[in-house]
Amino acid sequence: MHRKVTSHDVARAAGVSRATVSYVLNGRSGQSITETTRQRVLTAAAKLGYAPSTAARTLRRGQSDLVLMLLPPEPLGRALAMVLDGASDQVEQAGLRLIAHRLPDGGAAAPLVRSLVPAALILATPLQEPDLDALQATGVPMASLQQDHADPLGPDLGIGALQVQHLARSGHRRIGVALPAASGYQWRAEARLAAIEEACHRHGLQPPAVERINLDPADASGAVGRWLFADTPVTGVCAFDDEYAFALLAGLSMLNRSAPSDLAVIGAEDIPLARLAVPPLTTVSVHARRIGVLFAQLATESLVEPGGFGTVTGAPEQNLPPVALVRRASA
Amino acid sequence: MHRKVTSHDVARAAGVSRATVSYVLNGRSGQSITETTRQRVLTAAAKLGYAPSTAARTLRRGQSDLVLMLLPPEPLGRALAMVLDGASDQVEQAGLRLIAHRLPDGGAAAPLVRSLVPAALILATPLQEPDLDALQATGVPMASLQQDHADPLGPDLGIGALQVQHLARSGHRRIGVALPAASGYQWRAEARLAAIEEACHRHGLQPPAVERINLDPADASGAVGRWLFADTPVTGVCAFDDEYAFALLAGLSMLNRSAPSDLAVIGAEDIPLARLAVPPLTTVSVHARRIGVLFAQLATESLVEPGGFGTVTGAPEQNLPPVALVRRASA
DNA sequence: TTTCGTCACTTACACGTGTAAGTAAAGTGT
DNA sequence: ACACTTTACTTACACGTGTAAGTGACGAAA
Repeated sequence: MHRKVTSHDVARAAGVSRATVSYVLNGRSGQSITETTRQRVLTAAAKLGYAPSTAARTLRRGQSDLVLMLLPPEPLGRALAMVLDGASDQVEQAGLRLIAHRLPDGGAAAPLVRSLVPAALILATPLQEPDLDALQATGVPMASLQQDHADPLGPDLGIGALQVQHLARSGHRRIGVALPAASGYQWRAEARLAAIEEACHRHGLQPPAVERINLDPADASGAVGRWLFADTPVTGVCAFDDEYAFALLAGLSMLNRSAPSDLAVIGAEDIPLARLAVPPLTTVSVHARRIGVLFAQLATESLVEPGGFGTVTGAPEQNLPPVALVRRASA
Repeated sequence: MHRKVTSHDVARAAGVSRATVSYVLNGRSGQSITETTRQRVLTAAAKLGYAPSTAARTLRRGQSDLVLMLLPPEPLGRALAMVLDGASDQVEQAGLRLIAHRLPDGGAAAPLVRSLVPAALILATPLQEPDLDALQATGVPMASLQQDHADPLGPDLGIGALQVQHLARSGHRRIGVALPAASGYQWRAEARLAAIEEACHRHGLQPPAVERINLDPADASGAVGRWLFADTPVTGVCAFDDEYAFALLAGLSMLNRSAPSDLAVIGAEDIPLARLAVPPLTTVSVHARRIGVLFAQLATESLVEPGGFGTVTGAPEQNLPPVALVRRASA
């Protein structure tokens, strides 16, 4: 309908210059503006429904006020959705805006970043080395769910370690791992497996017996059979996911066995359904929202000026562990 | 590190003017460019890793190449995540980019849209009337998950109708509805309820018996008890969700009853776990990806020039119903 | 040879914003 | 009364792009 309303329109309506409008709306200190004209500008802007063009602002500043979160091509799980949620809140609180973009399958992230020039970057998906280097070269601050050096926030978030610890303390000496056979989750699956193998080694256990299955009772019962009748039988299993844990429970009941007596099963994620399983699922809960908040803090801390408008005031969530054991009945 | 590389840099490297670069890279017909200089520009751009600034391009064009999908403040369910997935693919295929933004709780969408000026808008969240009007005034084409006039794509997507139809055809005369007590899902819950009430009326059934529960076995068993011992006992129940269906199954087993003999239970969404339930869950599957594709088509059809680069070539998915009954054992 | 059109470009402007530098008037110190 | 600072603004430029309008060279028609 009506043309777009620019700061020029506001200036005309308020009877001042465009620069004055900009000074008022951006609250520049160091500039002196009378209270009366300030009010005139403010009311004019409100009446006209003025919203500054991000494009122009970004062009001028050389950097947008968007924080870009890159999602993996695979469908979003609940956990990742929650991460998005928490990050969104945190970013909002810092006066920025979070937008999410699902990276296409073989797609490179660098061109998008170079053209959007976001204020910060949250990587929730693994990238190839060259693409990652290209990203780093853009100078945009970023936090990555992929990094493996930061201790508590490795790609596995410490889930595998907690699963093994619980099983080991419960007396299990040989443990199994159920990973998805589907190709979409491979990088997370590999990260989990590495963490579990490392934890087994640390607890002085044999290497785990790995099975790759689909979310299917028959598939799962096959895996369960191989575990139970192995030379060194498996007595406790780490599932990739609560969903895969459900599959294992179904597989057990197909063989007329049940958890935890025949096979202890521990899941991951603590989905709402976990407490409704029979038996209720022991699992590792992931405070995905908190992780999202954390990563948003990490990504944006470098650009929020100390004491400025968007400074984080609440308690730093840094030290709270993002995962926790939830003891129920299945392990 | 290095400064941002602009079209000016490319021009200098290729030994031509900036305009030529623009003509080459945007493939303007009507301009004559020698093949040799064309190649020189192309290689220069590739070597420098040139990516045009969206900000500047948007400013110039008056409209960005982003399609904005607005998400509800409540946590994303799996279905919505899938919608995002499908929409993302479709938008990508049209040569645009999809970005998602979670709308803050009381937040207005209009300012964001006015400042981003996306090419199109996909509303996956309900908005207040004034905000909606403000959006419409921006002139950005949009598709809405909220609209209730488009027949197959009402806010309920036809789920409620399918649930009731199945129960009615199985001979159930009094049906119940299990809705979430949590406040986050209210608008979807109300839409479902309205659809179910309408369907009951159409099938000549009594109004349904509504129970609002949490994802808790005890809560669910209470509801089940009230249904079974009502003056006119309920024999079949529509659950809001497969998760709530799981809760009802758990509630039944707490009372030593089971589906479908004591109470038929039908879910919605067909989550992967649905087939792992005992008994396997009869449910209404939602082709969320397809819905996403559909909405992306709806939102972008007006701006893709016919025969142009991003024209949709595949079969129109318009007429495929987005939901389908999945017959298993629980109803 | 002159005129005219086509080719292959280049020059110049606009998009809307943030901010450094400039300016006229009013106030302050001696 | 004069110089000098402060106040309250305004003027002017840059950010990187797309594109209409302009330009010189070259070939063909008259």
